[in-house]
Amino acid sequence: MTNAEDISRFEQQRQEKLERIKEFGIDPYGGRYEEPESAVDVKNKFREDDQSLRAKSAGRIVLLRDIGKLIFLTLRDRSGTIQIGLSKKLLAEQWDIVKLLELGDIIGASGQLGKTKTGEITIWADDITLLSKCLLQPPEKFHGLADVDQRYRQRYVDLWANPDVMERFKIRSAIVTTIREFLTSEGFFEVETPMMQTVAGGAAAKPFITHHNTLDMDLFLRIAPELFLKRLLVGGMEKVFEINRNFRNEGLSRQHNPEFTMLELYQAYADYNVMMDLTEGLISLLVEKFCPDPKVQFADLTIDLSRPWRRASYAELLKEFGGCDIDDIKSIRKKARELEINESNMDDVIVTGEVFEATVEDNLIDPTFVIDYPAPLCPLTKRKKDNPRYAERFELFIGKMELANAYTELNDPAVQEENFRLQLRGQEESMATMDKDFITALKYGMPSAGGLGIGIDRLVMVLTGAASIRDVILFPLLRPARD
RNA sequence: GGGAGUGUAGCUCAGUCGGUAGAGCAACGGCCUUUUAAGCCGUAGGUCCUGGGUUCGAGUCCCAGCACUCUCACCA
Repeated sequence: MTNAEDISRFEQQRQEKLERIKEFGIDPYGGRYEEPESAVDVKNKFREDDQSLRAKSAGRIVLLRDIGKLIFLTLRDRSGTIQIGLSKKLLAEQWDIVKLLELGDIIGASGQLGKTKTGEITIWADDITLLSKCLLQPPEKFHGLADVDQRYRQRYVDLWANPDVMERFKIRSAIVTTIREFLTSEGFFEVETPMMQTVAGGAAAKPFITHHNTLDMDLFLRIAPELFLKRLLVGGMEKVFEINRNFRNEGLSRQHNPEFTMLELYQAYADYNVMMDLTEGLISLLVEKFCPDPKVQFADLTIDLSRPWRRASYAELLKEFGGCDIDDIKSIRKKARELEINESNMDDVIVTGEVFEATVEDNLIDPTFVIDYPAPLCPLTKRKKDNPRYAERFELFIGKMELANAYTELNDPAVQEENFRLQLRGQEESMATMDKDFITALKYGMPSAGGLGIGIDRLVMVLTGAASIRDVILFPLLRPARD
């Protein structure tokens, strides 16, 4: 790019136009342009009975129709598009410069607001300001940018070449804002906890490792904020939440990006039933606000997000879709062999988990709370009082994806320490270590609490019908492009 | 990491049986004061992802590599 030989013919042509613009004494990169109105506002203020109104817009030229002494531009800004009419009569003095405008340039235009013969609201410009010259050829106007790779690598082009992409990220932003407003109005307190941790806890996942030079120590990018947020429960923050990134050093897929955004919240004196109501209420609020129809299209699925959502126990679903009784380990192992799961070296509870994943999860299309997981799968969860083999935990599935995970938080330091020990057994080769300070915190006394985690990216996928997590993350991780 | 697919002009895509590379849009030149993916006439534009191989001859067939997509594995 920096090499003269590498500059394309198109870029050279545009560069030459830029030089000609400079010769007219015009700064091709503009500066402050005062108070442009949004395209939508301009269209809204148009009145058939008042042709004297003026309007002022700024944006990128996405379409250009040159009729000779008359040019129509379609300008795109944050709100939409507005047509600008440029006539030689009105712009006689600027006409040489007007003729140099091309697709992709960012301009400001002001003039009288009117309508064309065909009824398009148009700013008939009597003044044009070049605000930024576009030196590279924009994508094709009709099909937009379609190459998936390039769309992710050059999101800055994708966003204005494909309006539905912009729209999706606007909705994502509005979803996050709504979640914040909802939680804040419910009395939750927003915090930020460490992204760089000396012990990567709160989940079972491979962490990324980084290094602090001055302290000469390795640090982990967090895999979950859980253990820090619970420390805040100990500190007396009774309703607390964080919306932030987690990092997991694992494979990529349509549902997995190495960094992803998680909402985690904790509420003292609550339990997982309270979390279930909160989850259903919060997501339903978002559905109401952002989905025109509670029946949404997601990939090849139609999902009905209407309430109430099904609540079914782990054992019940295993029976329904796997055909196995959770207490009949022989039949579960038989089923595992049918599913070609190599069960011989697995613990009972692991085999059960595998069979559950293989038989149940693909059937969980409409929102389903899977409740009461086998306790050994839940080291941070309080067990059920009436049946300690199970833990007070649920996962919410929508569209075959795990969207949320919640439980009644374990607050007994002795049980927690024992669970950590069991979890670490046989994982000596992994990075996992005991978070002793967390045990210390629990010893000071943590109120019993409900805790909830919601994967924001996946939630946005469902609410906006995006089949891939890469479509809801502005800059998903890719290998670097070759030169 | 395994399997399948894709990679051709700036962009979106064709390219038959192996025989000198095609279209639309964009660009460049010309005409045009009410267009809507404006229109009409003309011009130019190619490392067919990269490197090998087979062949008289490869965009096309074979091998290897790279990137992306899907899928499986991994994944509380």
